[in-house]
Amino acid sequence: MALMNSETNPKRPFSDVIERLRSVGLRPTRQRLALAKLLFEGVDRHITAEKLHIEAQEASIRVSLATVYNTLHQFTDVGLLREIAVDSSRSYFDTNNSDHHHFFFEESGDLADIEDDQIDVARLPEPPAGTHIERVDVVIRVIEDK
Amino acid sequence: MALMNSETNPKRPFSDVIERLRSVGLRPTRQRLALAKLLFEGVDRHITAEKLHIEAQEASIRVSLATVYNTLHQFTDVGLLREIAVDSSRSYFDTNNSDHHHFFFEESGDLADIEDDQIDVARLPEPPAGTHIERVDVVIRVIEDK
DNA sequence: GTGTTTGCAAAGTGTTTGCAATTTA
DNA sequence: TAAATTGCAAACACTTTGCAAACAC
Repeated sequence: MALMNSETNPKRPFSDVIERLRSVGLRPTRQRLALAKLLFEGVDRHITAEKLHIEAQEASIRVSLATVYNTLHQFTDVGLLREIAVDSSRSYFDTNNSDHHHFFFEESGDLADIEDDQIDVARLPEPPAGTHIERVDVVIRVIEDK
Repeated sequence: MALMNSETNPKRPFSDVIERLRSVGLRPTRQRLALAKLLFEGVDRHITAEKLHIEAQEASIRVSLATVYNTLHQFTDVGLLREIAVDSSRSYFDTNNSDHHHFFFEESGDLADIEDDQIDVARLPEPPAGTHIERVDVVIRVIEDK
């Protein structure tokens, strides 16, 4: 069965995903394992709950949309994912949680990473009294040439 | 009547608001005038449709929520407002459409301006082929010290 | 066995839309 | 009076929730 094939990506065998979930205090259930495999195997990605749900169904993984939402939030809470705000109508989740920024394609709604060393954000202002900086997000909004 | 008092802010008398709307091709209706006054008189602000609707009601301005949404989008289309994406569950509109960035207070959902000269965003990466940069948004997310 | 997780359907929230009535030019 | 605008209620898209059944340890 597809679910038991842990050798697709030799860098992250099945047992690693189990360990990864365990280490953040999440039980490695069938649904969480399958979603983690979709999310973390292969290249970094930017995805919405709806899209991940469709991908799961295409991969014959039975999981409800509610569980996809719950799982995305749980993964975000424990730092496996990062939520990105670019579009007020949808939540995007990013499997790359290193320091980086984004191109946002207004027309398609797609995102692309900008590695941290490709941009300089310098001379940050002091955060308002009583607060501290949690994160700095740079979004470069691009549109297609006409 | 409150609506006819154009002298609250001497810098933008009533007739200016009318002209401002006309010049962007929007008929100066009662609703648009009243919302424009709430939005553009006084200091720059960051507001959601829901909040503006409540403000309007508090000011005894009869306007439906649908019209508030329509008006905010029309004002955005003609460049009187800018939409800011910081929270995937709500749309924020900014009456300051000069070049600037934002602090976002995660807990309260409030926004504060960061003037353009208070931050350096340098060495922007090339936009992907076939696209051009429409805007660069920097959001500094802050949380309260514990 | 005990506590956790899941799926479902229902409810919730923010937003948009269709259309008749009203207003503007 | 012709065209634009409004308000209402219904529809919508996305997301969360309550709770019984299924599962993990």
